[in-house]
Amino acid sequence: MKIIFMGTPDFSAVVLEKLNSVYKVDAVVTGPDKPVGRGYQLKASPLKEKAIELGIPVLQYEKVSREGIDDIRKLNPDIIVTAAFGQILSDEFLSIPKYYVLNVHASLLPKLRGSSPIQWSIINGDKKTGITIMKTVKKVDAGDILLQKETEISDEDTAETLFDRLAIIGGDAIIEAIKLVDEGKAEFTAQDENEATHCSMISKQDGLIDFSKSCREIDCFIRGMSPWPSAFTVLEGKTMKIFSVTKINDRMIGEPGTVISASSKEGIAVQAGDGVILLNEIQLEGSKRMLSKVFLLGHEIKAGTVLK
RNA sequence: CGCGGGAUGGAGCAGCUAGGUAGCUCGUCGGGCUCAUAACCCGAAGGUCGUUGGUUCAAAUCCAGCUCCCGCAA
Repeated sequence: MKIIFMGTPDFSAVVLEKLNSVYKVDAVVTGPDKPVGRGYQLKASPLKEKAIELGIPVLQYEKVSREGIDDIRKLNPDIIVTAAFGQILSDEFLSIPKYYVLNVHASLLPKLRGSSPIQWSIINGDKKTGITIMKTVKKVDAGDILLQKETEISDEDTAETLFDRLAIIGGDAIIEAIKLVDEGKAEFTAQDENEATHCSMISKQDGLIDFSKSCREIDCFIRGMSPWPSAFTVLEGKTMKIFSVTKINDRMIGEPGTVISASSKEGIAVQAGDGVILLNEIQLEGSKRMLSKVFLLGHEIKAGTVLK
């Protein structure tokens, strides 16, 4: 089995490591190093770093369907695996491997096609999600399904914990999938287009909290955005990230977003759409992440202050 | 050289603009009050003010370099 693996973020790096421990991966394809972080330091994708660590050759293309076709074809792959790759593949590219181009997608398709399925499954308050292995086709995440694995979403799950779990499940799933292909037992099922839902890519500015929503919705939103890009509000002109909240009662005392009370014994309590929530972990710009009651040891917030 | 904030007892902060006694909230330890307490009262310990050098009679404070942390942006 000659396998080529394509991806970019941490999720794909974890899947690669798992897969490589069973089926040797012959080459890894990822995007070019990009200037990121303070000072615009050129940085390799997490997948590239993992590939180097595992001693797997790395190929990098801005658009692999345009620049990489000849290179990939020369490698003569049996299967190409994509996992959070982020580039759209042409029909010509998709026809390269002997068997299939398989995608590892972090949702139970046809639900949550698109870019940030893990975050959205939590934000939507879903009870379960999972991994789907399907054919990679031109239409985003619409290919025929080979297999799926489910996992429950708990009320404590954040995008981070779910990411970790799904990456491992994704690794197991792709191993299983390749085994099926290897043994000639792969059977694909078409997706029900009527059931399909899409989710958009999440960016930093999407993290602004709407306090008029219910406590449950806000809680799901915050957990789904944690730790990246992270939910936030604005306190006296400064960005304040919020990492976790707890509902404390059903009372309606002020307008949504109003600080009901703030003491170093309890923490910061804020009015939401259907009750009051206590802010647990917060982080003001320029400062560290800490419990809101610890924050109050050195900062004063008056009751009645409105967040954004 | 992308923009900006920060580093002060165990924790979170003030003090720096106009150099000269180390401050606040909390925690810790001891004592008191109390049936009791995370509550209240009294007292104590604990800091080379990130690091290096410079200016000065004198630097947490002014100047320069370095290290680390963080927000934006990407």
